[in-house]
Amino acid sequence: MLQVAQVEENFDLFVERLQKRGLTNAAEQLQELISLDGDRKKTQQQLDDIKAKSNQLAKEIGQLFKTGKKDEAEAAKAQTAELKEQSKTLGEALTSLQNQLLDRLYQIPNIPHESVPAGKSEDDNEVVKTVDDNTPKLADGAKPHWDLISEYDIIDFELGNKVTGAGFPIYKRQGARLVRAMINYFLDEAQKAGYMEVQPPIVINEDSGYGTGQLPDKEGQMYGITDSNLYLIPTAEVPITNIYRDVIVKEDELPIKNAGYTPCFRREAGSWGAHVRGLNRLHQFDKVEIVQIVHPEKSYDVLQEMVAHVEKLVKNLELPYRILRLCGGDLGFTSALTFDFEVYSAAQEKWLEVSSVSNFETFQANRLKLRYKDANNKKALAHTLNGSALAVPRILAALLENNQTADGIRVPKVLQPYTGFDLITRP
RNA sequence: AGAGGAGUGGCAGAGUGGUCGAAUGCGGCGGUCUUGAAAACCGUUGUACCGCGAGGUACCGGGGGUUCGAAUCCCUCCUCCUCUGCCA
Repeated sequence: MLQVAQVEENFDLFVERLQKRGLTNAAEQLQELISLDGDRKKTQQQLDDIKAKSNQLAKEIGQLFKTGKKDEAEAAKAQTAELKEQSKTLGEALTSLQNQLLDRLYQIPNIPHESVPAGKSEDDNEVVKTVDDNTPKLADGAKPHWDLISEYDIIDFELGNKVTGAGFPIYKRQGARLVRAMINYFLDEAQKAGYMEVQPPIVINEDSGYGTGQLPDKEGQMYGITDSNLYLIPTAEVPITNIYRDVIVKEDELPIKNAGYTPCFRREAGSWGAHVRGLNRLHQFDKVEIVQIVHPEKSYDVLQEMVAHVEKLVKNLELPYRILRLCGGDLGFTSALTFDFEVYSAAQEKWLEVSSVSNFETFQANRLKLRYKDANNKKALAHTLNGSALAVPRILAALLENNQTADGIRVPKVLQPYTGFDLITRP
């Protein structure tokens, strides 16, 4: 959520940056914010004055009663009625203005970083780096992962359909082992990189949804538990970052680095066709997430550090990959700068997004009221960042396709200590 | 899940309708004393919003209500503790 004071101070810059997202009416939207906030201040001032008068009067009445001047007290009481009426009216006006302001703020996305290219869709993302020396030359008759999955009997989509529904596969045999291996490998790497492992709830309340920005904008993306006002998490970012909601940390406690594994649940409403085939898009999937809370001056260095961490993972998995700088149109609502990682899935000849690493600057921290206190006890909003490290199913898809051989599917070296086998074999 | 109890400043803990943003203790910060430290003593020590400032307003788990006036009374929700039940 933007800070109105910042908007006023950097009006032209913010407008220009928001236009990179394709927000053509950015100027009007920001102007509206400022004028609403102006009204809010004015109304609050008036209300405060009325309340000051009421408080004063109430004190006097108390004194009069104490000293036995009943008649005077009753007379003074009569004066309060009008003040009360005004206070009620102004109070309602203020609440309404505050709500309008919040509504607006909730609807305006984060200001893109200066390096974000303008653009409408994923086609306009900037390819920062492509490392494709691991791209395999597949033999004729190489199969897409969904065919390999049935051939090797490692995931059962039909069973998942039966037990839950489409998009909830059941991993089994070496498939289940491989998923568990990846999770452990990713967590171990995160720990080596200095992240503290946490295992958060996978169900969150409304406040948490607002804190990281899933609510109100993306309500349709989450599964709701409507009888208790809770949601299944779409990513571990939500519970892990919300640990620090309403928290003031000491400056020397930064950076805070947490990592956690959770299943993630996404409704993916309206998804259909080839890109939901097999493991390409699921309603439930496993992911290890890394989260950092840092000093504002350090956040872009940390973003690079996190990108490097993810890059190491895909490299170690021996997958061809590329790194994209997301354009304004593809940038997430809450993010200022995002790098996506895609791995090449050689049989379906597609790049699959497996990680998204973002700097949210103060956008989340402002909603979360997540601040740090410096040596002089000055408080300021911290910066938050997170990244997938990594999402499992698409990595699995690429591994299956790229590593298929006549004898079976080769398991990358780094995972072998975790799987206990180096080849996925037919049943 | 049922019955009972409780939620107050960083922590502990008073306050049951009127100068209460809130006693007191601990902790923190500054100072005196000391070669240094401890002890002792003195002072200071919540957050947010509005205002150039003086200052004002709000906050005693959250929300709503009664009242001229609410930490204090009422309703509701949440959380914690104890007992009973259930369960991995």
